[in-house]
Amino acid sequence: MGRAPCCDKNGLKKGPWTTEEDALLVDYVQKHGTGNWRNLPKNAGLERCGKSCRLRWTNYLRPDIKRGRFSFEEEETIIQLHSILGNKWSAIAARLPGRTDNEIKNYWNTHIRKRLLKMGIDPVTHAPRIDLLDLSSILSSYMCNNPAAALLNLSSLLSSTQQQQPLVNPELLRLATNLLSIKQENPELCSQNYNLHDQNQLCNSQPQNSQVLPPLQSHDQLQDLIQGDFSADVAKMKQLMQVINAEGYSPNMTNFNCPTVSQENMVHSNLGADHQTAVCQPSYVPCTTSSDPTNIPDLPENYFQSLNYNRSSDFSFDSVMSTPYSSPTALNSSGTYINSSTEDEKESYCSDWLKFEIPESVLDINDIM
DNA sequence: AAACGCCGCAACCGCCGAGGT
DNA sequence: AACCTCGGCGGTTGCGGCGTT
Repeated sequence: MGRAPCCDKNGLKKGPWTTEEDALLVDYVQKHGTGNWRNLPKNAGLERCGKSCRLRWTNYLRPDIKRGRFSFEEEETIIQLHSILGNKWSAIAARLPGRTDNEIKNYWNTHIRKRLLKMGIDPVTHAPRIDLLDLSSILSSYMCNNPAAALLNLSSLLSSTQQQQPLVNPELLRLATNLLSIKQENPELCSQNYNLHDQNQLCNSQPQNSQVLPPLQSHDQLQDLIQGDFSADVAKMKQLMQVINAEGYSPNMTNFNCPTVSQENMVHSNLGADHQTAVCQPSYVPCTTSSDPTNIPDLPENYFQSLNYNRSSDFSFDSVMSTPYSSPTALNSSGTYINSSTEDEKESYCSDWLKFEIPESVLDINDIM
C-alpha cells in the first residue's frame, strides 16, 4: 500500500517560492478558495505539488498571518501550552491567532528551547533537569537510611543516562553508587557512623544547624572494608553534602518520589492515547532582571517548594552537571542566570516570562481535554 | 575583503488518520 | 475489507543572512 509521494519526482518545482508563484497562488485562492490542493496547482498554473502549495498558503500567504517577533504574552502562552500539549504545534497554534504551527515550532526550537535549557529546565518535561534533583534525592535517600529509594532513583538515573546523553556527571554517579553499595553491604556500619548523626543533621535539622559534619571515625572503618581509593569519594561526598546542607538545599527533599512535580502542579488531562495522564503544570522560578543579583522578587510561599529547591539555594549546579548537547549557563550565587550572548542579553527579560498566568480565554482546559 | 561558522526560518519529507470508493 | 486520496502533522533539512575572524 502506501501512497505515492505527493511531490513526486515529476519535474515539479521545489525550493523557495518566487513572488510570481506567490501571486498566482494568492490570486487563485482568492477567487476559488482552498480545497482540493492536488488539483490547485494545475488550475492555478503552478508547477508545484499541491502539498507545497498548501504549505506555502497556510504558513506564509494566508492573509490572517501575524508576522514579526513573538510578544511576551505569546511566549508565555506557548510555553504554558507546550507544558500541557507537548509538541502538538497545531494545537498550540490554534490558540495563538495569526501564528502557524510551523512558526511556533521554529520559534520553540530556536529560542525558547535553548533558553529553557540554559536555565536548567528540561524543555520536554518543563521540570528542572533531573541531574539537579535526582542526584540530590539519591544522596538524601542514602543519608536518611533509605537505600531502596536511593537505588530506585539511581537505577532510573543510570538508565536515562544510557538512553540519552549523560545528564549526570559520571564521577558523581560512581560516587553515589559506591556509597550505596557500601550501605547495602554494610548497613550496620553505615547506620552506626552516618545514620545516627546524619539523620539528625540532614533530615531533621534546620540548615543553619547543619554545618557540623559527621564524626570521621567511620571513614577509617570504611577504608578498611573497601579496598581501593574510596577516601577521595567520601571526602567529595562529604563536601557535597555539606554544600547542600549548609546552603539550605531543600531541607524538605528527603521524601520526594516525584522530585520535579508537586501535587498542586499536577493537572489531569486525557490528552493522547492515555485516558488520564498526569501532566506537569510548571511554575518556573523567575530570575532577576535588574542588575542587582540579590533582587529576588517576592513569590508565593510554595513557589520554590514546588520545584523542590530552596529560595536561598545557591547549590552549585554546574559542579554536579555534565554538559549535554546544550549546556546550561551557570547560575551565579543568587540564582540569577548568567547570559552571555548578545541575543540572550536582548532577551533577558527571562525573569518575568517564567512566571505567568495563562489567560483563560487562551487556554480552556476543557477544550484540550 | 574574503573565508568561515552560526543561526533562523522556509520548505520539504515521511508518516498518519479520516473518509471515500 | 482492501485500497486509495487527501489533508494534516511533527521532524528535519538546507539555504541565505549575519557576525566574527
